[in-house]
Parts: sequence; C-alpha cells; structure tokens
Amino acid sequence: MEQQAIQIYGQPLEDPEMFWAPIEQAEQGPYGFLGDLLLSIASGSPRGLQIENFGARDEDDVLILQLLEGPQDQANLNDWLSGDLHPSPLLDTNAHYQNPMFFKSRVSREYTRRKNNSRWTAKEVEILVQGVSKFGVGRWALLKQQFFETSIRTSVNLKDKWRNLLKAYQEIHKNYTAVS
DNA sequence: GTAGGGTTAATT
DNA sequence: AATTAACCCTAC
Repeated sequence: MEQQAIQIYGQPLEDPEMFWAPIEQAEQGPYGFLGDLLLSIASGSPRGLQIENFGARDEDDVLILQLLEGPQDQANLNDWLSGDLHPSPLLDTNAHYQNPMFFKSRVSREYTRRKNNSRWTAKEVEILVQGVSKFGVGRWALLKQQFFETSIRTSVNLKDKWRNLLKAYQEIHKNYTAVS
C-alpha cells in the first residue's frame, strides 16, 4: 500500500523507515507491543496520526492536523522547545504543580493524591510524536531528557499518553476507515 | 526504565 | 451512565 511520509514543520521524520516499517518487520522488532501496534496501524493508514488526538479539545485536533500536514515554520518548534513562546505548560515549575488548576488532590481509598490532571496540549502531543518518530517507541527516558526536560510530563506520562493516543486512534480508525 | 494492568477525574 | 484521558502500581 501507499506509504506517505508525515512531515512536522515541513521536515520529514528523521527515520521514516523506522516509523513506516512493514508489519512483518515489526512482529519481532525492537519496538515492543505498543510499537508493533503503531506500525500495524501506520501500515494500514498512511495518514495515521493525523487524528491521534481524537477526544481532546477541538482546537487541538485542528492544530495537530495542521502541524502533521505541514509545511510549517521550523523556527517555531525551536522557540517552543526553548520555552520562549509558551512558558506553560512545558515548564516544570513549583508554581505549576501548586496551581489549583493543575493540582487536584483528594482523599481516596486507593490513592491519596494526584499530582495534576493537566490535559495534554497539541504542542505537547506534537513534540511527543516527533520524539517517538526520532527515537522509536519505548525510549521514554531518553525522550523525556531530550524533548520534555523542563516539562511536568514524566517518562511514564509520555508512555501512557502514547498508549492513549494509539487507543484513540484505533477507535476512530475502526469507525471511519474503509477497507478494500 | 518500561510494559501493561488498574484506578479515577473529567468528559460526553 | 458510559467512555476517555491522565495518572498510579508494580513485575520484570
């Protein structure tokens, strides 16, 4: 089937072969379950991750579509990563943690508190996708270090978000993709 | 450090 | 009421 490279900010993914590897290669590949799942999905739909943020806020869906379709402004990403454009939510500050909007603790049977319930922004998802595209699925600590150094997101958060994205993708893919 | 199961606040 | 997204738990 046709495989169409995804571009982010007008730049092709650094290792499209990894991203678009055929299902057969993924079966015992280095990607693990989630990686294999992604590769399976990607092979079935060249446009894959464009609708990955299904279920999130509408404006984020639109932004993600625009970002993944490109071309966009390359300088914008560097500005974002440097924190110049958007101080929050990428910055991991005490103020952020203590902000009532992000810190909702409650007495619970199982968990005594939750650090935050901060929704992922489209920018964060974009960076996550770019990071996974660069390093592959499963390199969460490396991704944290390289792309989310100052973010409130932990490496486990990154892994969980990726899983949720795949799950959301599968749901919408199941409903809207015609198979032939 | 990661994968995957589990829990729960938020959302629909 | 049911589902989703974010977060927690833990074996490996």
